[in-house]
Amino acid sequence: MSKIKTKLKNFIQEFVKEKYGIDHEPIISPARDEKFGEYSVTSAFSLAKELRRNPAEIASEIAQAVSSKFPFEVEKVDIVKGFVNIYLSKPFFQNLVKEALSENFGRCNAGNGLKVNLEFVSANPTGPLNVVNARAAAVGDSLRQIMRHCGYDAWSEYYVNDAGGQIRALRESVKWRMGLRPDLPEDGYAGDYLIQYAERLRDMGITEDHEIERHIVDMILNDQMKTLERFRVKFDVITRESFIRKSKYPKILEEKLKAKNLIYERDGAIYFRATSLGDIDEKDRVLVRSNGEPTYFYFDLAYHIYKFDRGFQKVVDFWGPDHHGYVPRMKAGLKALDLDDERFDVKIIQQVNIIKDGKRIRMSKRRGELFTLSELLDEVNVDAARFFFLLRSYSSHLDFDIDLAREISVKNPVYYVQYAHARISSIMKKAQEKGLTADGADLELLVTPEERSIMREMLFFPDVLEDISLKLEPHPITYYLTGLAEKFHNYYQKHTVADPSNPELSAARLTFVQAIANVIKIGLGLIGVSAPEEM
RNA sequence: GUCCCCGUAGCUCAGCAGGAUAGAGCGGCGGUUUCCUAAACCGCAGGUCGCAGGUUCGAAUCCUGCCGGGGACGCCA
Repeated sequence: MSKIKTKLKNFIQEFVKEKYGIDHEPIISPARDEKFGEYSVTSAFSLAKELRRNPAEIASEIAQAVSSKFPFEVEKVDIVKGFVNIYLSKPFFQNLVKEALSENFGRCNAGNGLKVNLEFVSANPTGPLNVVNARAAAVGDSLRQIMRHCGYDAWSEYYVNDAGGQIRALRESVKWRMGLRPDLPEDGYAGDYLIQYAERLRDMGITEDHEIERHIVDMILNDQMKTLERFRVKFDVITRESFIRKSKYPKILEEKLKAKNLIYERDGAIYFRATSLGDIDEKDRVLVRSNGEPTYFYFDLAYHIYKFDRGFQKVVDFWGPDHHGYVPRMKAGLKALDLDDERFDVKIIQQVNIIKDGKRIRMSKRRGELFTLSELLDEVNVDAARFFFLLRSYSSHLDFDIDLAREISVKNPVYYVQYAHARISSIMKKAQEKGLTADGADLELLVTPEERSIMREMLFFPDVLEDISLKLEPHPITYYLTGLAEKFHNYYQKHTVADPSNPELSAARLTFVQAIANVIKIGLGLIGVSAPEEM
């Protein structure tokens, strides 16, 4: 949150407490229109009810208090129909432009160092990454960076399910591709991608089951990581299920559940008594099958104990749409371990439909029908793909039209934003050629409505980032950047920045556009998109 | 049957921690360049926010029901 917004909020809260004796959380939002100033406060409405007084009177009292408290920052405070509208001052904005020149612009301590674990992608090591994985990667990685910018200690984590039935199925499938068995097993993976791995395994002379398993998983995981790197996504931590299985955590889990009387045996299997938790709509789930083999759920719970054991105060999992039915189970399990919603959260990344040649492709790894992340990156550049995935909320289904993506080069709004940055770089270069410099700029010369409007937009940058961290939804940043770029393009059209006949004004404007470029660069950087000097 | 997501402009979607006149991109129509990048800018047209109730000073936003579309519901992972 911007410093001024924090100050305003804290002050109003204290003021209300002192004056009216009411605990009240003020809602301070960007004014919907420039003519209403920068920030609007709606406190008068809610207080009017409690105090049984006219909202206009209360608004006026708040307004007066605010304007006398912040003589430097606040130019005036207006009251319109009960809204308290705060207009910030010129000196304040001049100061803001200076701050916006720093690479730390937008940083704040909203997260207060909270240690957060973000687990995303976590694709099974049974094949290449698909487009939902790509979406999750774009979302998770951007969140990690934005949250760090907002003072969270955010870590990204990738979980590798390198054990269990699916790995057996993978091994048997690759053996079929190696010619070591006559047919593809029923639950096998039919995708062509296994052919190249089979060849490599054959060349390595590997035939033993255990060795095949180990190598195929490593090869696929390695390729996944390479693709993710190409997508500019790196993980802080990679955890393997096989590690969890061998660790102390399954035992710890068992003991904890036993101590709470939350497990029982039926038909030779061991169940988790989810129904006893009451408020979660969930049935009892198997932890250990009657054949003695623990379920995925069992190790997943153990894995989450491990996460919290590493000191994370909040753990967020981003899962694909096929896992949504699994959410209540995990929530119930973690609640049983006293880890409720405040500390453990699951977000579902909704499906991505690939449209190719005008029709939808149904994707199934097992059937071998895929559209992979690396194929996507062969067709669309990384900047465009990263930006594209953040153009809409991940909670909504996304139609990704490959044919459109191919020709998206000019239409994709990412270029619109990048172009603003490139244009500014060009201005700076040209200015230098003309002997103009930003040195010793007098920012008081920035008086046009367009300049004011852009400064106002800069003001909201930290607010947008904080909101993203809070809601764990990164897509508003693309809308923010597009809006800022739009305002710049408009400004560019109307006003000359580098004008040799007016070096003083040019210095001020050069400083100003540099600040704009910097905000764009920071914003794009946070979502893994480059800010080119030229286009 | 139970659960999840979606329904806002011709199309794809923002907005949904309730606030003031509902926005963007694309598409359509019409303009702008001897001038710092036209990958740009400006203007116009286009909406009963799926429907019906409810809560509220105030509802696209919250609640209930219904309709329509997509998806998930294993001793798979």
